[in-house]
Amino acid sequence: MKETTLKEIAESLGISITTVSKALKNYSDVSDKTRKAVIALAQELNYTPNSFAVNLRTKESKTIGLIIPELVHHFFSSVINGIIAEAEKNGYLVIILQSNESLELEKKQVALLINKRVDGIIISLSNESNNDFHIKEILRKEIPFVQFDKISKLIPSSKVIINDRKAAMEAVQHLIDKGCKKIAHIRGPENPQNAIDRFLGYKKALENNGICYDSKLVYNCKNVTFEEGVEFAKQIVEDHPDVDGIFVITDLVAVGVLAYFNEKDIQVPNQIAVIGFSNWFMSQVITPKLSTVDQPSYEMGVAAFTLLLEEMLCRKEGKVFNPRTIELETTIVERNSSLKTN
Amino acid sequence: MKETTLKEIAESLGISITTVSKALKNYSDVSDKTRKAVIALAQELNYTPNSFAVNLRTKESKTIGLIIPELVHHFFSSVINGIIAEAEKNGYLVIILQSNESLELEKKQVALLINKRVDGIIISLSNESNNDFHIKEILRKEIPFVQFDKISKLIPSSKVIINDRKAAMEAVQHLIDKGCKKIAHIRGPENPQNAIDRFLGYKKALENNGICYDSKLVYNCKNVTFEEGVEFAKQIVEDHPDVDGIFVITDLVAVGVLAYFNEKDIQVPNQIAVIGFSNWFMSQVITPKLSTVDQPSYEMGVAAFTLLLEEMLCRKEGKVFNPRTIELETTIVERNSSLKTN
DNA sequence: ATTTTAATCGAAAACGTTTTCGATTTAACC
DNA sequence: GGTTAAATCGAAAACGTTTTCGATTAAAAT
Repeated sequence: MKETTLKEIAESLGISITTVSKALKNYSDVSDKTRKAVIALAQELNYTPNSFAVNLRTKESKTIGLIIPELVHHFFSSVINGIIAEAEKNGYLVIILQSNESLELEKKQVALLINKRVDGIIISLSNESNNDFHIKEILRKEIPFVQFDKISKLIPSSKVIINDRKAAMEAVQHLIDKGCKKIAHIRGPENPQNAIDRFLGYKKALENNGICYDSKLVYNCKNVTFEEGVEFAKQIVEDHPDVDGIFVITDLVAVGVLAYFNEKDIQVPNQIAVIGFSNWFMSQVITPKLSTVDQPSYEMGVAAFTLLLEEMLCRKEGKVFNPRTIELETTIVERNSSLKTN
Repeated sequence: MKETTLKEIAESLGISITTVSKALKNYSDVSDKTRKAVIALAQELNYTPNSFAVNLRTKESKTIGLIIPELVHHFFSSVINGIIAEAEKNGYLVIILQSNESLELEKKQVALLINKRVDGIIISLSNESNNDFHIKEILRKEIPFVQFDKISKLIPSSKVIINDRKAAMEAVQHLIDKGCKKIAHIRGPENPQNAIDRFLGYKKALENNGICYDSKLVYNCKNVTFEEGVEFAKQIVEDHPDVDGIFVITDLVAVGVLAYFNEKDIQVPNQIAVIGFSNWFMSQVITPKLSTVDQPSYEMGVAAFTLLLEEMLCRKEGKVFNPRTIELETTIVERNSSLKTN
């Protein structure tokens, strides 16, 4: 199981290790004859450079780290897809870790990646996370770093985001356009920026249309689950029988809402219209089909790696890097759950 | 951005690099006094071993590779979840690659992982893949290797599987128990073992119940998509109006079937009962709720890493390794789509 | 014939760790 | 005091590559 090394090729050809190395890397100071001989023998012996040695010597591993709150999730797995595809295209491999929305785990994992000396880190923050020590450590060490989706504005790094506020505003405007007069909002947890922004978009849309904001119409998810959707749907119809539209933080929860309404024979969209967020695959196969906001998840992944690569190349040349933010466009997907006919 | 090295600690303390290294790794031949001094200084300087150097020296990277056909997929993302959780618990990181069901890509990715010198490889084969050269190369190099889910029986390696044949048989038996007399099967592509086994289970169940097998009742998916489910549902009711049950290769396709039946107001389960396979999250939120076969995906991930670790430890001691197969239990999940009331 | 230039090569250092093995010191024993 | 044993240390090799810089040779120019 011995792997071929430069040394073996060199000895076999009666030349030095240096020359072999240079021949294989197209240095100009090696003659055509020896270059060809080296390449031929290398091929014959199935030589591949020992990446451990290359890493040590070049101080880079062509590997990046990715930390996400949750893996089994249509949105995140799509982003991952974009990241690893773009990374592979550029000769990078991706190590994936899952924080499970735990700040403690996230900290450990950042430490893990730093110790592994990955060339860069992409992260979508867990809910409780912020500009904490572990993140500061990444910046201090000047490890190329980009945030996506669940970001903190306090952290000076490249970011890939959507305009959650604007998208939410459009979603609620869509409900209003379809005739909703009293719109509830099932929002996400306190902390994450996107939950805050979507909530602000909801408020702004109401304001734009002269509808009074009523904090009683806003329900807070803790864990953003299907079950919470069911539970809040129940509460909403009990607390406010005249609510005729709901804007939900994300499709998973919205599907819970629809499930409850289906069970109780509450008519969607005519009695209550529903719009979600994220455009999960699931949204188009349930009954009624769920209106939602489409987030270009794969493209977010591609953009995230692109920004990371920018920083990696820049740092390599020893230049200072100026973080950049890419904001991707969202679109309202109109489906049955919001198309009132009365 | 200079990282602390053993050398710096050694010089700072006026001792040798050797002793510093030993002190940090609890060798017995270093006095308590120097050990404490070393540890204290290491902590102060925030020393972490350079993993590139460690890799080179120890010839292992504590990193494994994982190749799957598709990432954005409830089943696979759950397995990944299990793998990276178990790996992390044992001090390993996971590089994930996606073959997109392309044999060519799969070959490239295996080569990538071999070149990266990962400590082991876990794979779920793409459809066209088999005991090809790239797989033989893994075995030849004695790189620890386990297959899961989409395996090839021809490849002598550890495996994590379910008994697809038995599970399919039980699923079809379930339909028969609920009163189905004429059962169609939407199967997967020709090649993959699990598509074959599920088909065989279907046949066996018919045989067990004295029902004649009719090859016209079997429909072949090419890409295993939602759209194929819609299409085959249409074909089935057109070709065989008296079919009263369908066993579908996987939930995604079954959901397509249900979508078509919903649209055409064909009563599920009373006119046609449907059972899927995999127990996607989606299956419990659609209407009607989809009966299915539950595959313990997370546990498959854990088992896959466990087997890989077994082989890694065994190889490290230079012993011969005997591959092991873990077969996990499946369970029939009875939901509305198969509970006939007539 | 001498000098300059270009072409081709290789010695050696460096990356940072781990581990073997021998050296030195100290303590223990008779 | 002499021998043995135990405790503590460090020199050095090794892992396999990359890159700098100087050496050598051959060709070209004077």
